[in-house]
Formats: sequence, structure tokens, C-alpha cells
Amino acid sequence: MTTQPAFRTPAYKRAEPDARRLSLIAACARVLAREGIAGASVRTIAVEAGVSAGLVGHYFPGVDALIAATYAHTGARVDAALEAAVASAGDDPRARLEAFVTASFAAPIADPELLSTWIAFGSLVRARPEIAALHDEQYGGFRAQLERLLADCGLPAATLRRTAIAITALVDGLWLELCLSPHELAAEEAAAIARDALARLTSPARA
Amino acid sequence: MTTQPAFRTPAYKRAEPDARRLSLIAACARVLAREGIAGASVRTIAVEAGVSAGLVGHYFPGVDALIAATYAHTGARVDAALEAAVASAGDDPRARLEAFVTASFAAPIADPELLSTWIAFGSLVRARPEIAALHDEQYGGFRAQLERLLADCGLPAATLRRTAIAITALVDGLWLELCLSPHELAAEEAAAIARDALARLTSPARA
DNA sequence: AACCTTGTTGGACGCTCGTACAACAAGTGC
DNA sequence: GCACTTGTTGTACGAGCGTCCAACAAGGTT
Repeated sequence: MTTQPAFRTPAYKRAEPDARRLSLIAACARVLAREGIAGASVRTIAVEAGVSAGLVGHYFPGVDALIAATYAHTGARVDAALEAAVASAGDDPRARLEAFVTASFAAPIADPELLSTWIAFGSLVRARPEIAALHDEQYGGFRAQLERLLADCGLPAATLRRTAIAITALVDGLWLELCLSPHELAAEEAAAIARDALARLTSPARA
Repeated sequence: MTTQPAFRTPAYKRAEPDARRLSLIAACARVLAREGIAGASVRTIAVEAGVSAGLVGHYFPGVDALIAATYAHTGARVDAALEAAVASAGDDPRARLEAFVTASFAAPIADPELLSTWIAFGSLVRARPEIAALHDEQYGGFRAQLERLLADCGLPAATLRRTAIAITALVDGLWLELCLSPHELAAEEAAAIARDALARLTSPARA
């Protein structure tokens, strides 16, 4: 018997392809956050999304592709949040820079679920070279925008790269610590530290 | 037939328990670095170590325990490297601090294999609460020693915590970027950035 | 030389994994 | 109301997983 009478389920809901796709991505992010990459199997994600396991294969060629899509989607959400923070900061270059830097320590970026997605993705980077490129792209974009904001603040061009790298590293490190040990480091304190360090790192060199 | 004649292998080498244990840990680290946590199965690690799969179960209650042991071993190696760097820096507090900070950007700490271990471990943190404690311990130790070095440099006690957190974040962020994208950021540049940022972050506040 | 401890092996077990696929149902155009 | 497209399901399959364990061998003890 390869296939039985089958289909005893009374009814099923049909969804818009895009909506279903997004719901699978969201379910993947939730599973990643809850159980880590070890628990992110096709079946677990399907249950989380309330669909059958086979449907995942219908939308994504494999589970790796689903995780990659989840990463890309999350990255886009982060970019949007950063852009929104800068836009709502007004015209003052300094205020825009500070908004860009401190936005990482508030929702939706300071989110342990985001960290889980990031780590899960990181564990795939070493095995899949094409995924490493995606990471470089995300990182490069972040640093490029930071360099732009720094230039608007009047920093000399020669110091842009180094300063941007330092600030990026600082923000990433603080964000990491904030997500990993929220009880050790509060979001407010992280933002305050970042503001202070930002001022020191962007001030002209002393004599 | 539950068991056949068995044992056609001509010979096998018997090892000291500690040596075997270490070789399993080393093999685990190599597999983690090459294939990520997804490929870190008992069988793969056993092949890498040149032993049978059953032997892993003889030394560790489970594969998670082996990964945890690998993390602990790696952490100890990092601590030792940092301590050695500080010790060989002489008596000048400033030199000792700088040695501590820049040691992260040279062997054996600036090692992609170490990053892989760290990420693999991170992907277990969310699922296993007892592992998170181990991480907090490692982190806390790092920051405590940094605070000690900062105090030796004459920084006021009130600023110790914030400065230590900022420097830790900066070092972690730079180390992360260095391991993830060595072609984008060279070790020398990372160390230079860290030195400059260290000077700025530890200088007294401006008027 | 006989013996005991134990490092080591290979295989078996039950399980979950990712994927493929035929069957079915919900819409859609006519 | 009928054909057609396609979102969705359940199941089957082979591979790989972690774990357990009886059998065997290496090395030390007496």
C-alpha cells in the first residue's frame, strides 16, 4: 500500500502564497529562538506554522533555504528599523548618528529572537560559502551607512573607515551582551555606554 | 543474530584516558570549524579522531557534553593566552592593559576555529539554561580582570564598570568581524583600532 | 602463565531527519 | 456546472542520528 484512502481532515485553509511564505518564515524564527538550530526541523517548523510538513518543501527547496530566507527577512527588518530611527531624528547630523547607533538597543533590534536567528545563521556560514557573502553584504551596508553619517558630522575622510569599524564593533558587542545576558546589562545602560563611547570615538584626536 | 564473529580489525591502539579525551575534544573542535554544528555528529567526530563511534559514548555521556567540554577547554585556553600576554607585558599598568586588549587579535584567540566553537555553543545556550550560566561565568571573569587592570591604571572606581563593558564589547565586536571576514579586516588593523579606541575610552572626560 | 581491568570495537535498536509523491480540495475561468 | 490550476495533505522511503551492549584485545598484576 503506497497510499491509503487518505484525507480524513475535514477542511483546510488556503492562503495567499506570499502570506503563507511569510508565516513560514515567522514560524522558523520562533522555532529558532525557542530551540536553536538543532530543533529547527521541517516538521517542527511546520507544526509551529500550523501546516503539514510537506508544505515547507512546496515553498522552499530545502530547510536551509528557509533559514536563509528568515535571515534575509530579519536583516531587512533591521535595516528598516535603523532607517526609520535616522529619519525620525531630524536634520542635525549628530542627532542622526546618535539615533542610528542607539536604535540597536531598543525594539525591534534588541531582541533575543533576532540573536537566535543570527547565531543559527552563523552556524551555517562556515559550511556554505554563498551564505558568507550574504553576511558580508549585510555588514558592509551597515558600515557604509555609518561612514556616511560620520562624514556628515564632519569627520575627516581618512578616519572614516577606522571609526566606522570601531563603532560597528562596539554596537555589535553591546548588542550581543544585551541579548545574551539581559539581566547583566540593561538596554538603557547599553545605550548610555554607546552614547558615551560614540562621543569619545568621534572627537578629534588630542594633542 | 545480534552479534557476529566480530573483530576483524588487525590491531588497535590503546591510549591514556586523558590523551584520548583531549583528542576527542580536538576532533570535535575541528569538525565544528569545518562543518558547523549541523555536522558535529558522534560518528563524524569519531571518524575525525580516528576511533569508533561507540568510544565517544565511553568518554562523554552525550554529544552535548562533548561540545560543552570543547567549549570549556577552549575557554581555558583563551584565559591562559590572555594571562600570558599580561604577564609578559611587564609591570607598567598601561602596557598590561594594552596587552590584554590586543591579545585577542593574535593567535591563538583570533582563530576562526574558535569562532565556530563559540557559535556552536551559542546555538545550545537558548535550549539549555545550565549552559548559559557557563557563558556568564566566562564573560564575568573576562570583565572582572579588565576592571582590575583599569583600576591599576588609575581610573576612578565609578567609571570602571561602564568602561570595562565598553571595551569588552569593542573587543568582542572586532574579534567577531576579524574571524568572520578576515579579508575585510586584517588582524593588524583590528589591533590598531582597538589600541586607539582604548586610549580614547580610558582618557578622562573632557571639560 | 593465568588473570583482571578496561579501552575499544562493530553492530543493533528505535528514532527523527529531509525529501518525494500521489491523492485530494479550494478556488478560478468559462 | 465543468474543467483546470494549484495550495495542501498524508504517507512512504532511505539515510543518518544517539545510544546501548556483547565481544574482543591490550596492558598491568600476581
